[in-house]
Amino acid sequence: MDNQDIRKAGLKVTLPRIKILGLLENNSQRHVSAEDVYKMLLDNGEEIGLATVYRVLTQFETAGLVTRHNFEGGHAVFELDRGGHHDHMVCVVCGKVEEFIDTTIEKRQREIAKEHGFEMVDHSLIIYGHCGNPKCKVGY
Amino acid sequence: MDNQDIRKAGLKVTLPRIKILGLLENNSQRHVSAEDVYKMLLDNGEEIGLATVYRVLTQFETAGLVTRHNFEGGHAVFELDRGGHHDHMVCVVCGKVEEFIDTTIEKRQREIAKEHGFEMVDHSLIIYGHCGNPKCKVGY
DNA sequence: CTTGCAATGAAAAAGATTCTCATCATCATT
DNA sequence: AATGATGATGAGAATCTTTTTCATTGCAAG
Ligand SMILES: [Mn+2]
Ligand SMILES: [Mn+2]
Ligand SMILES: [Zn+2]
Ligand SMILES: [Zn+2]
Repeated sequence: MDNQDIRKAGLKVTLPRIKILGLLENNSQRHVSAEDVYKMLLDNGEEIGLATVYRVLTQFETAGLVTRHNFEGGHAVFELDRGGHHDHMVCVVCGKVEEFIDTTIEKRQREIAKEHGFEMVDHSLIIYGHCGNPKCKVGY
Repeated sequence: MDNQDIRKAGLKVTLPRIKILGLLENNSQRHVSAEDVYKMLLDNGEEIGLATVYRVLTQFETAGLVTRHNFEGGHAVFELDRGGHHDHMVCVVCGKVEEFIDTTIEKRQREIAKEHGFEMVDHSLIIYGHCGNPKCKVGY
Protein backbone atom coordinates (compact mmCIF):
# COMPACT_ATOMS: atom_id res chain seq x y z
CA MET A 1 0.00 0.00 0.00
CA ASP A 2 2.07 2.96 -1.24
CA ASN A 3 2.13 5.86 -3.69
CA GLN A 4 1.91 3.49 -6.61
CA ASP A 5 -1.55 2.51 -5.42
CA ILE A 6 -2.58 6.15 -5.65
CA ARG A 7 -1.14 6.39 -9.14
CA LYS A 8 -2.77 3.13 -10.22
CA ALA A 9 -6.11 4.60 -9.18
CA GLY A 10 -5.63 7.30 -11.80
CA LEU A 11 -4.96 9.93 -9.16
CA LYS A 12 -2.03 12.29 -8.91
CA VAL A 13 0.38 11.56 -6.09
CA THR A 14 -0.13 14.62 -3.92
CA LEU A 15 0.91 15.45 -0.39
CA PRO A 16 -2.63 15.30 1.06
CA ARG A 17 -3.21 11.87 -0.47
CA ILE A 18 0.10 10.56 0.83
CA LYS A 19 -0.65 11.89 4.31
CA ILE A 20 -4.14 10.38 4.43
CA LEU A 21 -3.03 7.00 3.13
CA GLY A 22 -0.14 7.02 5.60
CA LEU A 23 -2.43 7.78 8.50
CA LEU A 24 -4.88 5.04 7.54
CA GLU A 25 -1.96 2.59 7.42
CA ASN A 26 -0.29 3.52 10.69
CA ASN A 27 -3.14 4.63 12.93
CA SER A 28 -4.00 2.31 15.78
CA GLN A 29 -7.75 2.48 15.27
CA ARG A 30 -8.65 0.98 11.94
CA HIS A 31 -12.09 2.58 11.67
CA VAL A 32 -12.00 6.37 11.49
CA SER A 33 -14.33 9.14 10.37
CA ALA A 34 -13.32 11.93 7.99
CA GLU A 35 -13.31 14.27 10.96
CA ASP A 36 -11.02 11.83 12.82
CA VAL A 37 -8.56 11.78 9.94
CA TYR A 38 -8.63 15.58 9.71
CA LYS A 39 -8.06 16.15 13.43
CA MET A 40 -5.37 13.47 13.71
CA LEU A 41 -3.41 15.00 10.86
CA LEU A 42 -3.72 18.47 12.39
CA ASP A 43 -2.58 17.05 15.74
CA ASN A 44 0.45 15.61 13.96
CA GLY A 45 1.28 19.12 12.78
CA GLU A 46 0.27 18.32 9.22
CA GLU A 47 -1.58 20.89 7.14
CA ILE A 48 -4.70 19.78 5.34
CA GLY A 49 -8.21 20.94 4.55
CA LEU A 50 -11.32 19.11 5.72
CA ALA A 51 -12.87 19.26 2.24
CA THR A 52 -9.79 17.54 0.88
CA VAL A 53 -10.09 14.75 3.45
CA TYR A 54 -13.68 14.08 2.41
CA ARG A 55 -12.79 14.25 -1.27
CA VAL A 56 -9.77 11.98 -1.01
CA LEU A 57 -11.54 9.40 1.16
CA THR A 58 -14.33 9.18 -1.39
CA GLN A 59 -11.81 8.86 -4.21
CA PHE A 60 -9.97 6.15 -2.31
CA GLU A 61 -13.26 4.36 -1.82
CA THR A 62 -14.04 4.52 -5.53
CA ALA A 63 -10.56 3.23 -6.24
CA GLY A 64 -11.10 0.32 -3.87
CA LEU A 65 -8.37 1.44 -1.49
CA VAL A 66 -10.71 2.06 1.44
CA THR A 67 -14.13 0.87 2.52
CA ARG A 68 -16.86 3.10 3.91
CA HIS A 69 -19.18 1.92 6.68
CA ASN A 70 -22.42 3.46 7.92
CA PHE A 71 -22.42 2.50 11.57
CA GLU A 72 -25.08 4.04 13.80
CA GLY A 73 -24.48 7.65 14.71
CA GLY A 74 -25.00 9.52 11.48
CA HIS A 75 -21.42 9.76 10.24
CA ALA A 76 -19.46 7.42 8.00
CA VAL A 77 -16.28 5.65 9.05
CA PHE A 78 -13.53 4.49 6.74
CA GLU A 79 -10.92 1.77 6.89
CA LEU A 80 -8.01 0.79 4.70
CA ASP A 81 -8.95 -2.15 2.51
CA ARG A 82 -6.50 -4.90 3.45
CA GLY A 83 -7.64 -7.59 1.09
CA GLY A 84 -10.28 -9.64 2.83
CA HIS A 85 -13.88 -8.63 3.33
CA HIS A 86 -15.17 -8.84 6.87
CA ASP A 87 -18.13 -7.76 8.97
CA HIS A 88 -18.31 -5.81 12.22
CA MET A 89 -19.39 -5.99 15.82
CA VAL A 90 -19.74 -2.68 17.65
CA CYS A 91 -19.98 -2.13 21.41
CA VAL A 92 -22.96 0.13 22.07
CA VAL A 93 -21.27 1.50 25.19
CA CYS A 94 -17.60 2.15 24.36
CA GLY A 95 -17.74 1.97 20.57
CA LYS A 96 -15.13 -0.77 20.33
CA VAL A 97 -15.15 -2.45 16.94
CA GLU A 98 -14.37 -6.13 16.38
CA GLU A 99 -14.07 -7.67 12.96
CA PHE A 100 -15.23 -11.11 11.94
CA ILE A 101 -15.99 -13.21 8.91
CA ASP A 102 -18.27 -16.22 8.81
CA THR A 103 -18.48 -18.43 5.75
CA THR A 104 -21.87 -19.83 6.74
CA ILE A 105 -23.41 -16.35 6.83
CA GLU A 106 -21.64 -15.24 3.67
CA LYS A 107 -22.97 -18.25 1.80
CA ARG A 108 -26.53 -17.91 3.07
CA GLN A 109 -26.58 -14.25 2.04
CA ARG A 110 -25.75 -15.08 -1.54
CA GLU A 111 -28.40 -17.82 -1.55
CA ILE A 112 -31.07 -15.57 -0.06
CA ALA A 113 -30.32 -12.77 -2.53
CA LYS A 114 -30.71 -15.22 -5.41
CA GLU A 115 -33.95 -16.60 -3.96
CA HIS A 116 -35.35 -13.06 -4.11
CA GLY A 117 -34.15 -12.45 -7.66
CA PHE A 118 -31.39 -10.12 -6.52
CA GLU A 119 -27.85 -10.05 -7.83
CA MET A 120 -25.89 -9.20 -4.70
CA VAL A 121 -23.15 -6.61 -5.12
CA ASP A 122 -22.45 -5.80 -1.49
CA HIS A 123 -23.73 -6.25 2.02
CA SER A 124 -23.44 -4.75 5.46
CA LEU A 125 -23.69 -6.82 8.62
CA ILE A 126 -23.20 -5.11 11.95
CA ILE A 127 -23.80 -6.75 15.30
CA TYR A 128 -24.44 -4.33 18.17
CA GLY A 129 -23.89 -5.41 21.74
CA HIS A 130 -22.04 -5.07 25.00
CA CYS A 131 -18.37 -5.96 24.69
CA GLY A 132 -16.32 -7.97 27.16
CA ASN A 133 -15.21 -4.94 29.15
CA PRO A 134 -16.92 -5.08 32.59
CA LYS A 135 -17.69 -1.36 32.37
CA CYS A 136 -19.71 -2.05 29.22
CA LYS A 137 -21.81 -4.82 30.75
CA VAL A 138 -25.54 -4.29 31.30
CA GLY A 139 -26.26 -2.61 34.61
CA TYR A 140 -22.82 -1.32 35.46
CA MET B 1 -51.92 -0.68 16.52
CA ASP B 2 -54.07 2.25 17.66
CA ASN B 3 -54.24 5.20 20.02
CA GLN B 4 -53.95 2.91 23.02
CA ASP B 5 -50.43 2.03 21.85
CA ILE B 6 -49.53 5.69 22.00
CA ARG B 7 -50.98 5.97 25.48
CA LYS B 8 -49.23 2.79 26.63
CA ALA B 9 -45.96 4.33 25.56
CA GLY B 10 -46.54 7.09 28.11
CA LEU B 11 -47.25 9.63 25.39
CA LYS B 12 -50.27 11.89 25.10
CA VAL B 13 -52.67 11.02 22.31
CA THR B 14 -52.25 14.04 20.06
CA LEU B 15 -53.29 14.77 16.50
CA PRO B 16 -49.74 14.70 15.07
CA ARG B 17 -49.07 11.32 16.68
CA ILE B 18 -52.34 9.88 15.41
CA LYS B 19 -51.61 11.16 11.90
CA ILE B 20 -48.08 9.76 11.82
CA LEU B 21 -49.10 6.38 13.19
CA GLY B 22 -51.98 6.25 10.73
CA LEU B 23 -49.72 7.03 7.80
CA LEU B 24 -47.19 4.38 8.82
CA GLU B 25 -50.03 1.85 8.99
CA ASN B 26 -51.72 2.67 5.70
CA ASN B 27 -48.92 3.82 3.44
CA SER B 28 -47.99 1.47 0.62
CA GLN B 29 -44.26 1.75 1.13
CA ARG B 30 -43.32 0.36 4.50
CA HIS B 31 -39.91 2.06 4.73
CA VAL B 32 -40.11 5.83 4.84
CA SER B 33 -37.87 8.70 5.91
CA ALA B 34 -38.96 11.50 8.23
CA GLU B 35 -39.05 13.77 5.20
CA ASP B 36 -41.25 11.22 3.40
CA VAL B 37 -43.73 11.16 6.29
CA TYR B 38 -43.76 14.95 6.42
CA LYS B 39 -44.36 15.42 2.69
CA MET B 40 -46.96 12.67 2.48
CA LEU B 41 -48.97 14.21 5.30
CA LEU B 42 -48.77 17.64 3.68
CA ASP B 43 -49.86 16.11 0.37
CA ASN B 44 -52.85 14.63 2.18
CA GLY B 45 -53.77 18.13 3.29
CA GLU B 46 -52.74 17.45 6.86
CA GLU B 47 -50.98 20.12 8.86
CA ILE B 48 -47.82 19.14 10.70
CA GLY B 49 -44.34 20.42 11.47
CA LEU B 50 -41.18 18.66 10.33
CA ALA B 51 -39.65 18.93 13.80
CA THR B 52 -42.66 17.14 15.21
CA VAL B 53 -42.26 14.32 12.71
CA TYR B 54 -38.65 13.79 13.76
CA ARG B 55 -39.56 14.00 17.44
CA VAL B 56 -42.49 11.63 17.22
CA LEU B 57 -40.67 9.06 15.11
CA THR B 58 -37.86 8.98 17.66
CA GLN B 59 -40.39 8.63 20.49
CA PHE B 60 -42.16 5.83 18.64
CA GLU B 61 -38.80 4.13 18.19
CA THR B 62 -38.03 4.40 21.90
CA ALA B 63 -41.49 3.02 22.65
CA GLY B 64 -40.86 0.07 20.34
CA LEU B 65 -43.60 1.07 17.91
CA VAL B 66 -41.28 1.70 14.98
CA THR B 67 -37.82 0.58 13.92
CA ARG B 68 -35.17 2.87 12.50
CA HIS B 69 -32.80 1.71 9.75
CA ASN B 70 -29.61 3.32 8.50
CA PHE B 71 -29.56 2.32 4.86
CA GLU B 72 -26.97 3.93 2.61
CA GLY B 73 -27.74 7.50 1.60
CA GLY B 74 -27.28 9.53 4.73
CA HIS B 75 -30.86 9.60 6.00
CA ALA B 76 -32.69 7.20 8.29
CA VAL B 77 -35.82 5.29 7.30
CA PHE B 78 -38.53 4.09 9.64
CA GLU B 79 -41.05 1.30 9.55
CA LEU B 80 -43.92 0.29 11.76
CA ASP B 81 -42.89 -2.58 14.00
CA ARG B 82 -45.26 -5.39 13.09
CA GLY B 83 -44.05 -8.03 15.50
CA GLY B 84 -41.32 -10.02 13.81
CA HIS B 85 -37.75 -8.92 13.28
CA HIS B 86 -36.44 -9.15 9.74
CA ASP B 87 -33.53 -8.00 7.62
CA HIS B 88 -33.41 -6.12 4.34
CA MET B 89 -32.32 -6.31 0.75
CA VAL B 90 -32.08 -3.01 -1.14
CA CYS B 91 -31.83 -2.51 -4.90
CA VAL B 92 -28.92 -0.17 -5.59
CA VAL B 93 -30.66 1.10 -8.74
CA CYS B 94 -34.35 1.64 -7.92
CA GLY B 95 -34.21 1.53 -4.13
CA LYS B 96 -36.75 -1.29 -3.86
CA VAL B 97 -36.68 -2.93 -0.44
CA GLU B 98 -37.34 -6.63 0.19
CA GLU B 99 -37.59 -8.13 3.62
CA PHE B 100 -36.32 -11.50 4.72
CA ILE B 101 -35.49 -13.52 7.78
CA ASP B 102 -33.13 -16.47 7.93
CA THR B 103 -32.84 -18.61 11.04
CA THR B 104 -29.41 -19.92 10.06
CA ILE B 105 -27.97 -16.40 9.91
CA GLU B 106 -29.78 -15.29 13.06
CA LYS B 107 -28.36 -18.23 14.98
CA ARG B 108 -24.81 -17.79 13.68
CA GLN B 109 -24.88 -14.12 14.65
CA ARG B 110 -25.66 -14.92 18.26
CA GLU B 111 -22.94 -17.57 18.30
CA ILE B 112 -20.35 -15.27 16.77
CA ALA B 113 -21.16 -12.48 19.21
CA LYS B 114 -20.71 -14.85 22.11
CA GLU B 115 -17.42 -16.17 20.67
CA HIS B 116 -16.13 -12.59 20.78
CA GLY B 117 -17.35 -11.96 24.31
CA PHE B 118 -20.18 -9.73 23.14
CA GLU B 119 -23.71 -9.74 24.45
CA MET B 120 -25.70 -9.01 21.31
CA VAL B 121 -28.53 -6.50 21.69
CA ASP B 122 -29.25 -5.77 18.06
CA HIS B 123 -27.97 -6.23 14.55
CA SER B 124 -28.31 -4.78 11.09
CA LEU B 125 -28.00 -6.89 7.95
CA ILE B 126 -28.54 -5.23 4.59
CA ILE B 127 -27.89 -6.92 1.28
CA TYR B 128 -27.32 -4.52 -1.63
CA GLY B 129 -27.83 -5.67 -5.18
CA HIS B 130 -29.69 -5.44 -8.45
CA CYS B 131 -33.33 -6.43 -8.13
CA GLY B 132 -35.31 -8.54 -10.58
CA ASN B 133 -36.51 -5.55 -12.61
CA PRO B 134 -34.78 -5.70 -16.05
CA LYS B 135 -34.11 -1.96 -15.87
CA CYS B 136 -32.09 -2.55 -12.72
CA LYS B 137 -29.89 -5.26 -14.19
CA VAL B 138 -26.19 -4.64 -14.74
CA GLY B 139 -25.51 -2.98 -18.08
CA TYR B 140 -28.98 -1.76 -18.93
C1' DC C 1 -64.33 23.62 33.83
C1' DT C 2 -59.59 24.47 35.53
C1' DT C 3 -55.04 24.00 35.23
C1' DG C 4 -50.43 21.84 35.06
C1' DC C 5 -47.44 19.96 32.16
C1' DA C 6 -46.51 17.81 27.92
C1' DA C 7 -46.62 18.72 22.95
C1' DT C 8 -46.37 21.56 18.91
C1' DG C 9 -44.31 24.26 15.17
C1' DA C 10 -41.47 27.93 13.29
C1' DA C 11 -37.16 29.22 13.21
C1' DA C 12 -32.56 28.85 14.55
C1' DA C 13 -28.77 25.85 15.37
C1' DA C 14 -25.96 21.97 14.85
C1' DG C 15 -23.52 18.34 12.52
C1' DA C 16 -21.99 16.00 8.42
C1' DT C 17 -20.82 16.33 3.81
C1' DT C 18 -20.50 18.59 -0.70
C1' DC C 19 -19.73 22.46 -3.76
C1' DT C 20 -17.45 26.71 -5.63
C1' DC C 21 -13.74 28.93 -7.24
C1' DA C 22 -9.36 31.19 -7.10
C1' DT C 23 -4.81 29.48 -6.48
C1' DC C 24 -1.37 25.91 -6.62
C1' DA C 25 1.14 21.46 -7.70
C1' DT C 26 1.87 17.44 -10.47
C1' DC C 27 3.69 15.36 -14.38
C1' DA C 28 4.02 14.54 -19.39
C1' DT C 29 6.36 16.98 -22.72
C1' DT C 30 9.80 19.91 -24.37
C1' DA D 1 15.44 21.64 -15.99
C1' DA D 2 11.69 24.69 -17.73
C1' DT D 3 6.94 24.73 -19.63
C1' DG D 4 2.19 24.24 -19.59
C1' DA D 5 -2.18 21.71 -19.40
C1' DT D 6 -4.85 19.80 -16.27
C1' DG D 7 -5.92 18.01 -11.96
C1' DA D 8 -5.86 19.04 -6.92
C1' DT D 9 -6.20 21.96 -2.95
C1' DG D 10 -8.38 24.68 0.73
C1' DA D 11 -11.29 28.32 2.63
C1' DG D 12 -15.63 29.30 2.95
C1' DA D 13 -20.26 28.98 1.33
C1' DA D 14 -23.86 25.94 0.58
C1' DT D 15 -26.64 21.84 1.24
C1' DC D 16 -28.86 18.24 3.69
C1' DT D 17 -30.46 15.90 7.68
C1' DT D 18 -31.56 16.20 12.32
C1' DT D 19 -31.92 18.53 16.84
C1' DT D 20 -32.85 22.39 19.82
C1' DT D 21 -35.14 26.54 21.45
C1' DC D 22 -39.00 28.76 23.02
C1' DA D 23 -43.40 30.97 22.84
C1' DT D 24 -47.86 29.09 22.25
C1' DT D 25 -51.31 25.43 22.33
C1' DG D 26 -53.92 21.49 23.87
C1' DC D 27 -54.34 16.93 26.40
C1' DA D 28 -56.13 14.94 30.44
C1' DA D 29 -56.32 14.48 35.54
C1' DG D 30 -58.98 16.19 39.12
MN1 LIG E 1 -13.24 -3.38 9.49
MN1 LIG F 1 -38.56 -3.81 7.04
ZN1 LIG G 1 -17.43 -1.78 25.20
ZN1 LIG H 1 -34.39 -2.30 -8.72
